[in-house]
Amino acid sequence: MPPAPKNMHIIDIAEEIDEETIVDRIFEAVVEQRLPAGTKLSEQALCEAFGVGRMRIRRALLLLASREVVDLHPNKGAYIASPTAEQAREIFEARMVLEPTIATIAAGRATPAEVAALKSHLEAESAAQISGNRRDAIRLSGQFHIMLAQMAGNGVMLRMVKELVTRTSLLIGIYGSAGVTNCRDDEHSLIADAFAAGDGAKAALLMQEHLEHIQSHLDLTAKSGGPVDLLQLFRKE
Amino acid sequence: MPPAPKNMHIIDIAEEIDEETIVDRIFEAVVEQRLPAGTKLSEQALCEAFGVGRMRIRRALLLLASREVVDLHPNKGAYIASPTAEQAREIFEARMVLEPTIATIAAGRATPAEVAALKSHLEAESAAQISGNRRDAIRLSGQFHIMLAQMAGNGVMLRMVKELVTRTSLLIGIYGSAGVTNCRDDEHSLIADAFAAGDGAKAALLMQEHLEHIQSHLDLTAKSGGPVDLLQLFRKE
DNA sequence: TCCGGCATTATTGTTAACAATCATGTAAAC
DNA sequence: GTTTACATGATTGTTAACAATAATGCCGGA
Repeated sequence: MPPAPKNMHIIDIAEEIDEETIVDRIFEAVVEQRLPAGTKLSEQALCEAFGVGRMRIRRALLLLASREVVDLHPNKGAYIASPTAEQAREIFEARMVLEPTIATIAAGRATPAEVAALKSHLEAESAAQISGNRRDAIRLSGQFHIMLAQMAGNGVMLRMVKELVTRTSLLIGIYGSAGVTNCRDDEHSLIADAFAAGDGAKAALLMQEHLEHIQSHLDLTAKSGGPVDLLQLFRKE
Repeated sequence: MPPAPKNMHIIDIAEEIDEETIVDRIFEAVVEQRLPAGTKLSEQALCEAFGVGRMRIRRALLLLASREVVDLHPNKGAYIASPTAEQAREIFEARMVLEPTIATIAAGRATPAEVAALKSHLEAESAAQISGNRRDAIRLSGQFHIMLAQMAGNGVMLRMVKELVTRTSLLIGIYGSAGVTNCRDDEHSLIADAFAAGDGAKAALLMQEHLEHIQSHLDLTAKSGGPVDLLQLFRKE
């Protein structure tokens, strides 16, 4: 084989990039709100961004669409999804069904190493929030929920939570108040305390309240579409 | 436009078939246990079965893999998934988190028309079971859970339940006792009664017990792979 | 008779060219 | 001056040919 691979692009070091990786990267970008709702994802742009062929990108977009993180408009392209108010309700309802129980399960299984990992995560989360590093703060905040799901030891529910957390980030971007990035991390701290104490019932209750707080900070009467509703905006009446 | 479309094949009446349709059809076939775990899904076979191009099939298989209903072995092909015992545990854990709450939500929202629909569904389910129509019985049995999720009015959780019900069918095929098709429909009747009475708490409790019963009828120590584990079977010891 | 290497075949994976659709800008007509 | 029609460009969707990998059967040799 020739010593130099075909793509000497900026990012990719040596290997061909997996489409799962592309999906994860876009999930991450959505969580960090670097890809706001309604953003067009042109195939060409993604091709050069990831240094892969069009087919790989196409498959990644299909996977993202199956998770409802992107909308696929036929012959028009792929856009970051803009969940409606009704979908917001469904997402939070699902989270409130899953995550309190997940917290309980995780609290009953956690090893000391995992408790320590969660604590150190909270420190990082707090540090990012204090230093005003919005991107890190928002990513770590979402990752808290994902860590709990990981510790619950259930791959099925972990996948669900990843999807719900990502879509929640879209919701905050659309319906969230301007100043508030998202939930304050002190609630995460309380949950982690109950978690460390092995108090599953308390962790569940706190998680429930936490999710209610996040939802209550959304104004679901606000704008729905990502890239401005021109039709509705410039109406006669 | 010309009066006769290009494909005058057996099944498709007039339209080009959607890949979502293909996914649904395969889901259905898995639920009915017409596609047992480990079955190879060759692209060519699926192409002529559905009368579509290879790309469409490929996309459908990718979607099925993202739902963990098929396994995609690189350069080897697509196979109906063979969930492990650990995955079985995760699937039932997830179902027991979701479905009791779903039953409660549905009981609080059900319209008289929906109650009637559920009753008539139960009759069909019972009829199929009495007449020994195994394929219908098994499909209607799974559909009962899906109907409840539909009535709960939450698209996110509906999608989750569809996936879990389908994978449960795989589990029953792998680990289930020979004679028992799956759960008896009388438990469904009890749930529907509580549902019709608007007793959400009771419906949740019955659903929980129902799922425990299904799980208890599995022998998770039994064979795991679908198409026989030749390597393990013909061991020296 | 049994085993290993080789060739053939079949199936999957990728690439590239082609077709179709949509968006945009220009010009002509009223 | 406004609007409609058309042409151009860009982007998506599809098809088909090609490459690569794995499976299978065959043959030669011990």
